[in-house]
Amino acid sequence: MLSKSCEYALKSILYITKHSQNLERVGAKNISDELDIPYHFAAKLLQILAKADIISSQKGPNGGFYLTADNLTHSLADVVFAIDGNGIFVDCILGLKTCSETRPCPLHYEFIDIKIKIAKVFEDTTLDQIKSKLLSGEFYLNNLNVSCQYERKNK
Amino acid sequence: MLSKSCEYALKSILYITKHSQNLERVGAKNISDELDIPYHFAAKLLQILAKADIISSQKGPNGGFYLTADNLTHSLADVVFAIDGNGIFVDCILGLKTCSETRPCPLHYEFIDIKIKIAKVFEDTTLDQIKSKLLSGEFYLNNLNVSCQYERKNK
DNA sequence: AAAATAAAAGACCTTTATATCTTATTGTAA
DNA sequence: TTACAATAAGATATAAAGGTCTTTTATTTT
Repeated sequence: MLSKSCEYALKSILYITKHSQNLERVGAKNISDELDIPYHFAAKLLQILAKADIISSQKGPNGGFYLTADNLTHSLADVVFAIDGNGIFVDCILGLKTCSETRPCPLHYEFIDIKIKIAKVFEDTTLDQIKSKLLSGEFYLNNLNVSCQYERKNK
Repeated sequence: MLSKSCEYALKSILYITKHSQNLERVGAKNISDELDIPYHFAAKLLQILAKADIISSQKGPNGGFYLTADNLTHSLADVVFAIDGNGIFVDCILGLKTCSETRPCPLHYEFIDIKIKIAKVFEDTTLDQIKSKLLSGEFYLNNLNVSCQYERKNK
């Protein structure tokens, strides 16, 4: 559905959103540890999001990633678009380049609805909206029991 | 959304369905040419579908792939499952292994609906049902103008 | 019935894309 | 001026996609 990059980017930005009280900063290391994302992979994705002005960053001691009031107006669709492009919203389910209303594949009309619905979820969800949801404690961004698996942690 | 393998497998079986009049046989070469799928890739996928009893095959001269009355009762979900597994129907959009009703991710409830709808389309579409749709000539399985692109053809 | 042939089945290899890791640089705050 | 943390380029590993070749099986044809 989404690439691993995009899953990681969404989880990362949601984690930052959850910790975005009065411009608090979150380090890539912190995100990587908490969400079980390879450190340098997370760092690269956060760079892309920062360059696209979807999140803000600050170098140096006590630096990290954070969200301004403006950043909080972005939707999750902006994140998906920055990492994976618009393929998930528009591509033919059978991968046909020239599939369209005038030359539809046998599943074209069935999937128009589904793709619109997927786009709607991402577009209608702004970071600001999702913030309280995250602070309620009823929703989770990581797997249960990760510490019980004897996996090597990145430095 | 779907892997390339799965896209190819679906297009292939739909092509066979379209040509499944009185047990007519279609060769892998034919499928590969018509749908622009690498020959040996198509052959491999057709093998998997034949082993799973989703399609039928016949070796030797005038052999090829075809559909019995029983084969025609299969749904597209059977094809997706045989090639990609059930991930598209059940996996968490953020890739969380332990995402569930009791430990939902922030997008869990939004995507339950979407995943059910996707499953419904594939499960509700049997080959038998889609056959007349394909024979109507209003739906297409390949791209327009492929012959205009100067691409190398497989032998 | 035997030989020739057509087409699927299967093992294995190469290429390409995605994901992950290494190392170095730059900017900022204390 | 030192330590911290983002930025950046590039290398390596892993997985997906695509390709080559051989074997098996069944149907023709002689």
